[in-house]
Amino acid sequence: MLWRLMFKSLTKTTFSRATKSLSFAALHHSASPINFPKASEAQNSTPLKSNSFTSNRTSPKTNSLTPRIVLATLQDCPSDLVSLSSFFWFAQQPHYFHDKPTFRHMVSVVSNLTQTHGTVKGIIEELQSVGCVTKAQTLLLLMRIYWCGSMYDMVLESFQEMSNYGYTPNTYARNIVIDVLFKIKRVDVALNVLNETQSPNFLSFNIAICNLCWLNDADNVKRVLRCMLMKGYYMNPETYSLVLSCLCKFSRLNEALQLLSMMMVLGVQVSVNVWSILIDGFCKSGHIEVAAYLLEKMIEVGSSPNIVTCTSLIKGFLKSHMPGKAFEILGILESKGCFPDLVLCNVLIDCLSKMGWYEDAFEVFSSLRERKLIPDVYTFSSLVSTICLSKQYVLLPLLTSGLAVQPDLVVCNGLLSYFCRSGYPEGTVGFYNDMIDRGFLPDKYSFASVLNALCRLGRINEAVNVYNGIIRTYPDIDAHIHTIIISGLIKSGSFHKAMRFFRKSISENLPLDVVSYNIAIGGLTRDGQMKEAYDLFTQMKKMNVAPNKQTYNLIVSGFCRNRDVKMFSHIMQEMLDKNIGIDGHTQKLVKNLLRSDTRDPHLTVNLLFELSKLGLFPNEDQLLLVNGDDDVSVSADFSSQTYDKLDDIVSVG
DNA sequence: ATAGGGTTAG
Repeated sequence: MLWRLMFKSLTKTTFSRATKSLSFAALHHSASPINFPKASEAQNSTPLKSNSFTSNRTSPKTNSLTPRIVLATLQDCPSDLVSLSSFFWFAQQPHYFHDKPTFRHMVSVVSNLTQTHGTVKGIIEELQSVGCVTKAQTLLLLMRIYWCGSMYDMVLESFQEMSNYGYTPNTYARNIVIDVLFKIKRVDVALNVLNETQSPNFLSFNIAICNLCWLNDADNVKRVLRCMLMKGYYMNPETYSLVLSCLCKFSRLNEALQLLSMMMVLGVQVSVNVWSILIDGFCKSGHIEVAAYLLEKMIEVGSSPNIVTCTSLIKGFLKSHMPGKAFEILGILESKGCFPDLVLCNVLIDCLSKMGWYEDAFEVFSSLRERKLIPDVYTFSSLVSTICLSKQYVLLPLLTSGLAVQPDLVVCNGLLSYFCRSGYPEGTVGFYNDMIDRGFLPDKYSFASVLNALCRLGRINEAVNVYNGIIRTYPDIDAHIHTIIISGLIKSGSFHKAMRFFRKSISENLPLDVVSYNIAIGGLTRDGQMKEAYDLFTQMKKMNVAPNKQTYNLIVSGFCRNRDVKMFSHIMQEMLDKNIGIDGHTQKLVKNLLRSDTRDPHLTVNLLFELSKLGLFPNEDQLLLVNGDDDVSVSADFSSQTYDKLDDIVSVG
């Protein structure tokens, strides 16, 4: 109902009134702490008004301590210092361990204290002045608070203070330092600390392995793994999963397979989730055949694929244009009495629509109700994308009426793009402002849409201003954003400005990709500036941006239009070498040049000659047959018609 | 109960 309201009318006032009822507001409260009962309300409350708790007082009944009472008490402390010393006191109670929310609360307490007192030593002295005795445990807890708050320099400082106070940091403290050193990318130092740790435990290795996986440092992962095994720590199934998923995440699939072999050789039970991780890894990198092979192997060793395994495979087969296989797996799944869950339905909606099977995607969406599945943000985003791809924009309010999904940033981004694509860029700008008002932190997707909308509205200067603001604030923005501005400038007729902008982007080493270059090259070729276009083409290769089919076709058709047979032939040779075909538009241009009634018969002969040197042979139906892509094919011989045509042309010449 | 599988931009 909320969404129906939203799309009923899109005038500014109704729009914002409608979105207010979207309960966006609730979204911002979801992260706030729930109101816990205060310690004073709880039975056997722990008296903490004074800081004399280190003295011999009546021991409170600690079995009544619960994290929520502790947190409430800490939140209630009159000062940060009291809060911190209370936190230490609680930690000393037998069998009591602080939970994550409490640590998170202490992060703000301790960062205040750090601001006030400057150093860890300063805080310790302050604690001592109120009677809190410094122990190794105190410093370790401080380390853990800083660690929890990602205040890495302070973690290291606390660690240093441990030694200064004459304590020998235990393995736990060293593990934290190892993690922090990895997080600040001091890999060698981290590995040294690990090596010098007297009695490393399972976690020491686990932390190192996990971080190294994140840093894509598989060589060191192997080194640490070997070290771990030598120290007598056998990896547990979780560690195998961890390493495998890290390897798969970075597409190091051969190593993942090696690890699988190792597991099998060592007789480690290969769990369904390990198989799922591997299968998903191969699906994601497009090696569906290996994924299918793994599925066979898995079944062979007596493991049964579950819905997760199947979801990866179904997605993989659909993305590899093998719907038959995908539905086969879906059928097997259903025959086992296992029916699609929400994730699988979301995958189906997404994949089917990307294949152009919009009706089927909509049907999956409609089937959710009878499956008793409640659509979520993924469903919504996929559905918006389906509607955009199918260009059936009117369906959005129809399909989503009564759908009460709490929008997240991705949903909002989907809608931003929906407004623009459906021909309502004003909606994008309005919705964007509304999002910001409601506290959403826009990301690169949001920026992309709003810049695109401003360009389409002809508000190009505004777009450039917003763009400049974005790149000032977010230095690591990707190619999409730059491309939108370049394209916007070209489309608005500011061709030279666009080119200045593009060259400036190159000189500033901004991350331009093949699409950015294609937009610029397209602008230049349409303007007849083939020399400049070719320069950019050379430049992109120098910058290691591989030209794609579109780039080659832009260049080759540009030379064709400029009647530059030599360059045309040169590029065509390159395309043949790379097995890149020419598109319909280029074919048409070549066809025109090959017409016998051309005004320049010599050019035509030249072109035919060049084409024949390349092994390309025109015939009547399809004037150009090229080795390579689907829109062109190979011909081994000159057709007789070609000779006739050549005769015609020569005789005319 | 949990992992493992899902969405958005030029």
